[in-house]
Amino acid sequence: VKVVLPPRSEAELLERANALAGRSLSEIAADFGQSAPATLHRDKGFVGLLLERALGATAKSKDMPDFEALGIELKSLPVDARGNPVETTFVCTIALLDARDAEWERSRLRRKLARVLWIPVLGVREVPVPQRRVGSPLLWSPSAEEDRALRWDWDELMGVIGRGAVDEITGHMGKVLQVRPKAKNGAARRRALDEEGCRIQALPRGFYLRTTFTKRILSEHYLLPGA
DNA sequence: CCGTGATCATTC
DNA sequence: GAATGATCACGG
Repeated sequence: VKVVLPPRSEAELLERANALAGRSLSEIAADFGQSAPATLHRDKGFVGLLLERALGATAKSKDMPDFEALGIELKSLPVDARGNPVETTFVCTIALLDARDAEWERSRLRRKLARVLWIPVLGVREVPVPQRRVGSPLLWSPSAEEDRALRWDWDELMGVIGRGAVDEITGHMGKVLQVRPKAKNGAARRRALDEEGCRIQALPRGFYLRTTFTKRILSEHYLLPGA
């Protein structure tokens, strides 16, 4: 069974990621003595965790970049046959109690997105998981324009949370970002503040990137096959 | 409990 | 069909 150590450089990471392109999930899983599940119903994180293993990511579930030494975050991105993202992309959870004091420059969202290795993976339900193939990687940092767009939404959404109105937020808000539930289930609760500054229990939330945003990232950096 | 990895399933 | 809100598994 193969063991992949952390990459020592960006070049080495990209080399490994390029070597995955075109391979199926079952082939990659087999390298590690695993088999790909028939469905992701009970294994929603399977693709992301497999790519972490195949590329030597280190941070696991810590609040750190996946490749700690390189400061690079890994994101698998489910796409359709034309290369268009089919799901939003989870970025990070939101510390509801700290929203008032949070600053964009040092925000968790900005740190997470500072440098991302995107790996498109076929993510349509018609194709069995084991047969789904991995696409070409893209090492990305936000352009000045993208950074501004992210900041605009972050400021608005964190502003709402900071003034104690987290429960007024819906997935409709934000042009490139969304705030949506990120929880065990609808009954999960986390400490938050209401508009009077009193402690309340709120549904845990996370930031997600809209598919229109990730689609733009992909299309700006390489032409999509068949598109 | 809170973080990570996300996709599912119902609604629009 | 796309998007929002709900949900699943696992690590520390």
